[in-house]
Amino acid sequence: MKITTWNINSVRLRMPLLARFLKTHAPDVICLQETKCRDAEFPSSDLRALGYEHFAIHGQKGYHGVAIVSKHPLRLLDKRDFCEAGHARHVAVEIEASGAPLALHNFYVPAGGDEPDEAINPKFAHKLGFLDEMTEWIRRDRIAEGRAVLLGDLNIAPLEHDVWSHKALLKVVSHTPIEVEKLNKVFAAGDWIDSMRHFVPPEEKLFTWWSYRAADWAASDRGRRLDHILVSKALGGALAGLHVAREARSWERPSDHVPVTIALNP
DNA sequence: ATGGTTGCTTGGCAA
Repeated sequence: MKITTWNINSVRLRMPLLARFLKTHAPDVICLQETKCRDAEFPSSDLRALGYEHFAIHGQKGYHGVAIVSKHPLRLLDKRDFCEAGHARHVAVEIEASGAPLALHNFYVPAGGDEPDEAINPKFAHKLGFLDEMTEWIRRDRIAEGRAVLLGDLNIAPLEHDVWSHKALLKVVSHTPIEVEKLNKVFAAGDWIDSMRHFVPPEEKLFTWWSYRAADWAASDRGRRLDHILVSKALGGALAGLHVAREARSWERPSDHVPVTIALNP
């Protein structure tokens, strides 16, 4: 069972790239963020033609938007509006995986704006509040009990080697100590396994995002690991592989994020 | 220290 997360940055614009990825890697399920379209505008028929016939879509016009696209039947579990902001940033399903149901939570955590100060930047306050609410919800609703996966664009790079320069990014939104602390609380609330770091040691650089603003993203390689796949303890023994599709960053008109895939054993 | 790009839309936001 292969599960992918990808911040696609407009699913309509990027449909040819999505098709290319699905044909090459053929995950069972792909979780998208920043689809940037209403549910009725989602390219379902293109995806059906590729063998992905099952959908859970939580979209909105122009901004945000998440979706789960699958070869296998899905049962919609939830579309939560964290912080009651009216943003489409979460969708959850149950899916049959290796003979037993698995809960899959797809997140697009707020980016948080430019200024890492709650007092003057409401977007940063929203990001921190969103993370607090995630922590509380994981505990209260026992989200990580049993077979569960929490993934998506969490917009935080928690480890030193999740960014190109720890020192240079300490005051840059996505890597500030307060954000890292809040994300670590999300991790601890479910006792989640960081599946990417299960396969790649923490002293090794690991990125999933490179800014559009770099003159040559590959040469400078100033990336960050903003996308994550967390699995519950019950799935720890099933972790079988990781693939970060770095090549997708060099495709024509790419997303600034690349697909991340984990494989789970039967 | 600053500015750099992209997407959704055509005026600036959000990232």
